[in-house]
Amino acid sequence: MAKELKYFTKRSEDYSKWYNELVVKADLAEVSAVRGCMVIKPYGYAIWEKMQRQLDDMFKATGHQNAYFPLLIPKSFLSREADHVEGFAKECAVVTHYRLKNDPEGNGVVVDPEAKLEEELIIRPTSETIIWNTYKNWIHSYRDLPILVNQWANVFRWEMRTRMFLRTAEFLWQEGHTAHATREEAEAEVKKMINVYATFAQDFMAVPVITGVKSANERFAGAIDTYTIEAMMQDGKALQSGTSHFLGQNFAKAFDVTFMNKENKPEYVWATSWGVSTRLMGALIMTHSDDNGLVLPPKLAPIQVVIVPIYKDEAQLKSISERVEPLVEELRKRGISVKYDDADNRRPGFKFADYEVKGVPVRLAIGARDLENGTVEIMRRDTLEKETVGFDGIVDEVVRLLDDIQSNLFKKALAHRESMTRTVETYDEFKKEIEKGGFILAHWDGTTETEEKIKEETKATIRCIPLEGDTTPGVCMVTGKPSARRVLFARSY
RNA sequence: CGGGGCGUAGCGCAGUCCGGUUAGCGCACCUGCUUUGGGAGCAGGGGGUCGCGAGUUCGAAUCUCGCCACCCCGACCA
Repeated sequence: MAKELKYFTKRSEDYSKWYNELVVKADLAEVSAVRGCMVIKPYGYAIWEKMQRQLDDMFKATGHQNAYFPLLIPKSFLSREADHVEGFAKECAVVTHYRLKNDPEGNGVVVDPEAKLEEELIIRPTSETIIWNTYKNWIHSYRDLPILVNQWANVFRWEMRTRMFLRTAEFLWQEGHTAHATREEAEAEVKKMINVYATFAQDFMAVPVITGVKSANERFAGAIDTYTIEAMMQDGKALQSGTSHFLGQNFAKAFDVTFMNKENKPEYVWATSWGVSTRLMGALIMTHSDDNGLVLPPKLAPIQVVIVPIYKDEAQLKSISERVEPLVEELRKRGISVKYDDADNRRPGFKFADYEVKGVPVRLAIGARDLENGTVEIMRRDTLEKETVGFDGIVDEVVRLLDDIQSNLFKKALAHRESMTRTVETYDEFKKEIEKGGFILAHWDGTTETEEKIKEETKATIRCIPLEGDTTPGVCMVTGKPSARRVLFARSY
C-alpha cells in the first residue's frame, strides 16, 4: 500500500503546507479574491451542513429557537459595553457610505462623498450588542424569561493573518444568546451548552476535547466566565473549538434591560452567549487526516459509501450496474448516503485516489471478477485496509464498518492526545517539554502576570482550567506560590 | 506595523545574477487511437498585458526608480 505522494506535501514535512493543500485538493475550500476570506466549495459546505443540522437538533432538544438579527450594527452600540468594545474595536470592518457613483474621470465607480453616513455601521464581529439592544424591547417581566435564541449567521473580523477555516476574516457560525431571570439559571445554561459542544465534538466529529474555564486573560471581552472545549491537532497544537460565555449582567446594564420580578421590583437580566464556527471544519481536518488526504468520521461524511464499478465495456458496466443498483437502494434504506460512481471519463484508479483524498469512509469496488465469484472489495478509509468479502451480507458489513470507523477515529485521536499530554513540576521542565508540542498540565498561581510571563517566554498559553481531572493543589511552577490545581498549557492556533 | 520571500498560461515553476532568435517546462485543458482491478500511454493542438507605471537602451521578463498584490515568521487574534 506504500504509495508515492504525488499530490501532497507530507504531513510530517510541513504541517501548514500539508493542511492548505489538503483543504484545496479535497475540494473543501479555496482562498478567495477578497482579502482574508475563503470560498467554501460544495463538498466542504456539505460537511458544514451536516454539522449544522446535528447541532441545530441538539439546540432544539435543549429548548432553543432560531432567529435572525441584522448584519450591520450602529457604531454607538459598540461603545456601550466598555470591556466588550476593547476586544473588537480595532478589528472591525466599518461602513461609512451608502452610495457609489460613476467616476467622473471614467475609472469605473467611486464612493459618492455626498453619501456619507451620519453614524457609521459596523459589520458584526459578533452580535451581543444588537441582540441586547433588541432584547430590551422583548423583556419586561419575569414571565418573558428565559429567552433561548440561537442565530446562524456570518460574522466578519479584520484579522491580520488568516488561515482557511481556522481564522478567516468572514466566517459562518451559530451564536446562542440567552436571557435569564437568575444568575443560577444563566450559569446552568452556560455549562449545559459547553457540554452540548463537547458531546457534538466527541460523538459526531470524533474529536476528543477537554472542557474547562478560560483564565481571565483569555476570556471573551465582556464575559465574567468563558467555558471552552480545547482539542489537540496532530501537530500537537491546541485549537479552541467552541466557547460558552457567562456574561453576568454586563450587557443588561449596558443596554438597560430589566424585568419586573415576582415582587414587582426591577432587576437586570442575566445573559449568556455561546458559539461554534466553521473553525470546527479545521478541527475535523487537522484531527483525522493523513498523507492520502481527508479522513471523515462517517457521521459527518457527505458521502459515506462510494461504489466504483470496474469494467472493460458497456456490457460489463451494465451487468455490474444491475448488481449494484439493488445494493444502493438497500443501503439508502438503512440511512446511508451512497454514491455509485459509474462515470466513464475517469479510470478506477483515479476514482480510488480521488475518494481517498475526499475522505469517503468506505469504498466498495466491484468488477467482472466479483460478479463471477459473488464478491465485492471493501476498503475502509481510516486504515486503508481492504478485503474481498461475499456480496451477500454486504449491507450489514458496511453498517458495522461505518460504526467501527467512527469509534476507531475517536480512539485514535484520543490516544494521540494522551500520548502528547504530560505533567510537569518545574518551569525548566516546562520550557523543555513545550518545545515538543502537546498539552502540558502544570501548576499556576492564578495571576495574569505569571500567565503573561509564560506566554512571552514560551509562546504557550493557558488553554483552560479543566473541569475534570487531577484537582490536587500544589505550587506554581514559576513563582512557587500556591496553586489550586493543575491547568492546561499549550501552544495554540 | 517590523523581518523574510514571491509575482512569468487555470495551477505549480524555470529563465532574471551576466539585456539579444519566435519566452520555456510539468500538471490541467481540447482532438484522435489504444487502454480501464490503484492517480493511463502515444500522437497532435489551444492558451501569455512576463504584477502595474515610469526610466535607461538599437533592443528589457532580465538593469534602475516608484507603486501594488500575495505568502511565511513576528506583533495581533472574545
